[in-house]
Amino acid sequence: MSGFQRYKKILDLFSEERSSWTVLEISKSLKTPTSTIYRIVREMVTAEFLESASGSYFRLGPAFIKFNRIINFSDPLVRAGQPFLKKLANENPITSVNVLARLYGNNVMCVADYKSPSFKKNTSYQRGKLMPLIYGATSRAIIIQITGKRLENLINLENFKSDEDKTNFLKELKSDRKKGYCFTEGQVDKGLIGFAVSISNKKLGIVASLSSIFNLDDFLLEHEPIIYANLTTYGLLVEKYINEIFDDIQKYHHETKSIR
Amino acid sequence: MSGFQRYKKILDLFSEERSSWTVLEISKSLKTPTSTIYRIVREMVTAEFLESASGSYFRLGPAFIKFNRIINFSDPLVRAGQPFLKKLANENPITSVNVLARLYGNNVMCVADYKSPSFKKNTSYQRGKLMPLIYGATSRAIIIQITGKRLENLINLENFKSDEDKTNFLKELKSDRKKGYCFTEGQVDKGLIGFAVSISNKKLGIVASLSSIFNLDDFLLEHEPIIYANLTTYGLLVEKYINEIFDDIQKYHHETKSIR
DNA sequence: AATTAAATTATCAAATAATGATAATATCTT
DNA sequence: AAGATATTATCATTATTTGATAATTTAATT
Repeated sequence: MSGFQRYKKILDLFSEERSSWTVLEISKSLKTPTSTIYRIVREMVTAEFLESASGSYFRLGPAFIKFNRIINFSDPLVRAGQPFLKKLANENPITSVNVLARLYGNNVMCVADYKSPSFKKNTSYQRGKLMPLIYGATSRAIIIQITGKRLENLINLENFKSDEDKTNFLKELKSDRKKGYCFTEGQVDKGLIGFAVSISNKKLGIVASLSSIFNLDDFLLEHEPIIYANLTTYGLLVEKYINEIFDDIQKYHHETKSIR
Repeated sequence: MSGFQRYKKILDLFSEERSSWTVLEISKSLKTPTSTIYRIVREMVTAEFLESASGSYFRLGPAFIKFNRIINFSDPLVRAGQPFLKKLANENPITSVNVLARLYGNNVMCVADYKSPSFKKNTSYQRGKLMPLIYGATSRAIIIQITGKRLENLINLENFKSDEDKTNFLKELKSDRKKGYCFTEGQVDKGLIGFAVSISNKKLGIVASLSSIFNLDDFLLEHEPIIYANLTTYGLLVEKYINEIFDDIQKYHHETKSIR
């Protein structure tokens, strides 16, 4: 354990399911002496990346809230896409969850979401949530943008039930890439269906998707064209805004550079 | 520069105003050779705490979104308070911004906020935003909970305009502590007024506040009793829920411990 | 397509920091 | 107030970071 890994390994223990740990537990889990863990934890508490809770437990610290906010106000994808999610929800013919997602390591992460107030079910689509790479339209519209060696590497990390499943997946990937949009049914949450389009910006290295998730029970075939029309329109709008934001950033950096 | 500081110093460069940096810029700013910064930045990119953007710029990475989400779903204060903010907004007699805030290092940080849809002005009260310690009711209701040496240290870090200002502040602090609630006018944003009550939980180490912010123009004296009644009621409710969540956590840890 | 500039990675000896076993305090519990 | 648990301090040993420089890759320009 060295470098940033040393800290990351501790942070990675914290999850929604298990959000507080004692030094002893961390020590056992990482097979590292308590004296070492105490030292590292203390450092991270000072930096507000951890904070001490009651009963000698520690939990994630407020630094994450702070930096998350900065991302919210500055990340081009979030900035460009966030404001459209509500509009998309309002224009969809039935109640929906609308999601901006992007590639995060070997997974897909939701970076913004808007649920219509009338949408009842709890869904897996919430900001910050990691989604499986090979299931759901949200992820599909992202992975169709990846090709060659990179795609191969990503796919090889996944556990398909069978070789047939894998070939099927690759086949669907190919056809969806041609179509330019994706549809899946019940792959992430039972009873839900998803529609998605790709969002990308080469210069900014953005590989993302915009998707709408509906209750299967609400869905009628006649809704389909409207759903696709909405997604395509807003997808293009988001890409346009990303470009504008990119230009702003360029300009800003140019200015601050010439001042010096 | 050693330990976690090494990484933190780089992260601390990133702000809402300046959200992307090149290695060269970081290197100059921290007076550290580029080769060293390249190595550290690479580590943090691997860990997804930074990510490379276009034009050899780097920005904050998605790890913050992920951990922020975990906090959202697990932090007792956020979990307990978040759901009440909307209710509080709906029950307030005039349009409002409602905020949960807590002590963060030597500042106050907003950890959850809900703005009535009809509230027009942009305010400083947004989740993740650091607030000044000595201005605004939101902060006041927090700092009145602090006493003795700790208070002295915090106060000494602040720049008061004059010694008179300082004595006044301390006097107000004392009287607000007695009253149990706070009111300020235009201290953070011009044209806005704030009301706040304290939220605390000793066992969990929570030192926080619940506040409602209004447009001065909307405000009539007859609103005051309702505003205070709402804040007090919801403040107590939040504290009650924090306690319940605390008990849940206790129980959970007890179970997982006995399983082992 | 070739050339040049800029960005990024690799190398390695010297300097510095982390480790972990143990001892010393501090804090909480009963 | 005693006992248990949590946390900090110490320090010789071991391991890692540093930063100047060279090598390589990538992007920009001609």
